[in-house]
Amino acid sequence: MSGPERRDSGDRGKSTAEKPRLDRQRILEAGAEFIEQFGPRHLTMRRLGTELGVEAMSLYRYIPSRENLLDGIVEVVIDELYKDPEVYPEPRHGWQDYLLRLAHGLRRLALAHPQVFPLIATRPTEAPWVRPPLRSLRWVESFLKALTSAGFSDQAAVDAYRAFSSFLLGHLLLEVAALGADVGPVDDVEPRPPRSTDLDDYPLLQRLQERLSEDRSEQEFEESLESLLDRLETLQA
Amino acid sequence: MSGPERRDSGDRGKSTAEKPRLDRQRILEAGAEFIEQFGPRHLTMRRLGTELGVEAMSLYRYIPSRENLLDGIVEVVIDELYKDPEVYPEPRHGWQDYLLRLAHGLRRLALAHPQVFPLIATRPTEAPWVRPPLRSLRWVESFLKALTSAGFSDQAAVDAYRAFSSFLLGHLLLEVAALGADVGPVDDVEPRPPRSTDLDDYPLLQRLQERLSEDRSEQEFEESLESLLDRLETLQA
DNA sequence: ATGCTTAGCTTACGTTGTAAGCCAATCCGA
DNA sequence: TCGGATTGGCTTACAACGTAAGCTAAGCAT
Repeated sequence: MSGPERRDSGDRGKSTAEKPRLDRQRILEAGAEFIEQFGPRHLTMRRLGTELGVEAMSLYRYIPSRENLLDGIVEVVIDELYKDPEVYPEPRHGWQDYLLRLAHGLRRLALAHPQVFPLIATRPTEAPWVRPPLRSLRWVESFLKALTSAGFSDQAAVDAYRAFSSFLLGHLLLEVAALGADVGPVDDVEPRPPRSTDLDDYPLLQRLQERLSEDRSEQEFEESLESLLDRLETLQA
Repeated sequence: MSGPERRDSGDRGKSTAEKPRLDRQRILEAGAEFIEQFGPRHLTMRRLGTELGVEAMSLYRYIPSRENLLDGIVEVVIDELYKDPEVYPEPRHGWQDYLLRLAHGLRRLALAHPQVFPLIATRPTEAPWVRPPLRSLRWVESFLKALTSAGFSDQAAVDAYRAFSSFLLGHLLLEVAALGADVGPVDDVEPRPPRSTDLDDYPLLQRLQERLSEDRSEQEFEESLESLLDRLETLQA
């Protein structure tokens, strides 16, 4: 601990100008990965630092605060929606097809990132009228364009956006929570011991416990989605 | 700061054996109130202590940890549902009436406690198959009983419970978030400056911004609820 | 050589949750 | 009446957190 050498500097030889080891994107990606592994509660600046082979304070050159870090992580993850080839940013086969693809894309996203999704769902958005989980301006614009140009009135398009948002939020949040994700973003929590609850006073729960534990997310999602689309149809011009 | 007097002890005279100043219930209620005022993020053991005129560590005689404190607060708040005279724990005028009352009761609860509701929505439940926001065993039992005795099959009742849960969760979470509640329980956040977003690239958002900012929660809630009940009707025997 | 910029490190501070132990007041059986 | 046990809140202490401030080595342009 006394020698003058600053770091063993990894690569041998001269020092092939290996550019900044850190940049915002790398940090955000590492953060997303970390959260996916350990849950948002365990993401601390120091731990993320060591994950990246760096001291905590080094992160602050690229990221102004932990809050901003979480925002960035959320952004990085939802941006994946653009890379999903099944989801078109513009409708191609009618608005129903567009909404179906969008919904399924978001569901894939949620299932691929169960620990990050609660953050997507619960972090403040960049404007009060932007609602999770479709929380990027680009997608909201895209959504509204799809509907209005399909004959929805302005009001109907807005209503549809809200109905769509709350449907997805409710369904996906519960679905990832059932996967055991830490759903409490600010204050999230450990998996929680199953606590062999005393069901003696609850005969129906006892009888239905097995059914209640079954996973029918897929069907439920499809059915609710279809029913929502049916309902939205009545809003059309 | 040297005198031997331990506390100015409030009340004059002897000290009318004013029993424990603290008890679990009192702490939980103070916690709920505190959160409603300042948001969950700002609830710390020390602050809650001073709020109660007591040192932080004193709380630990009644509450094992902060996590447990939050759980307790959630419990206290949802228990208010029992005090709502509009909501009957047993159906009285058919299952539709029961579900309507339940839904409206939960909505009133959410609107009365916008800062606590995100906790209700996102904190782990006591069994994996118990879903927020209807997260007490008693209510789940009551719900299932109402439906099965109205002719729903076991499976249909369970499906209904889930559909009902995700509907309420999505709607109410977005509604309280729009009220400016800290929706991030684990990591929640300051109100966030509206950030005068550049909408130059988003013509529709620009045109619809006013409509998007309008509050139509009431109607949306009613419409979605009705549509859900219509859908559930098809599940009946 | 000189000085500026870059990128990560060191140190330090105030705040957090909570473990451990202290101590006054009360209660209880003798 | 007493003297231990119990109760209920306090004090102290610690490790971990987010982050402000400043440092320093390396690379750059002059």
